Amino acid sequence: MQDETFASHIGSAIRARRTELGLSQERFADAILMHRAYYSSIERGEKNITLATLLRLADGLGVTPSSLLATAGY
Amino acid sequence: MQDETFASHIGSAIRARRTELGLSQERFADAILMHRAYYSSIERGEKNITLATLLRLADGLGVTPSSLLATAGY
DNA sequence: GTGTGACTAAGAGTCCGTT
DNA sequence: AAACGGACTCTTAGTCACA
Repeated sequence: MQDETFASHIGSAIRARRTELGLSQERFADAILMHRAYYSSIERGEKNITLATLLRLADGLGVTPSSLLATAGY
Repeated sequence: MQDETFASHIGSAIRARRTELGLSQERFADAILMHRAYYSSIERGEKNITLATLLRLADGLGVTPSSLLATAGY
């Protein structure tokens, strides 16, 4: 994607929250019915995810999409 | 997209902010280098936009992506 | 437990025009 | 000024095998 830092920051915020919950990528990905490899690429900031995907991730992490963006600095 | 209400709510929040700025769809779309037809579909909640696009829209509207989501109820 | 490359289907995003 | 259509290109969403 064009704005790589943006996706990276979001990915880092997601990863921070997941580890805070004490979950592995695999277990969390399973919980939100997402494939582990795809989820991994999101945390690494390789994907410019859609709002629907952001909502899914935020739900699984137990936070609102807006707070997730806010903690990432946006 | 699958979660139509989500996109609709975001679209409404974007439209509210644009009209608040007194801009037409065309003028605003031009300002952020986006095609008016596509921008129109976003306001109507027909598109599941990516985070990069959300950032672009928020920048043009002079608000943060997180506050845009928050005003939409997410 | 995680990262990566390769792959396909679906949808994001662009561009033209018409109502 | 805004909605809508078709045709098009590029990327996301999703899966798999392997490191």
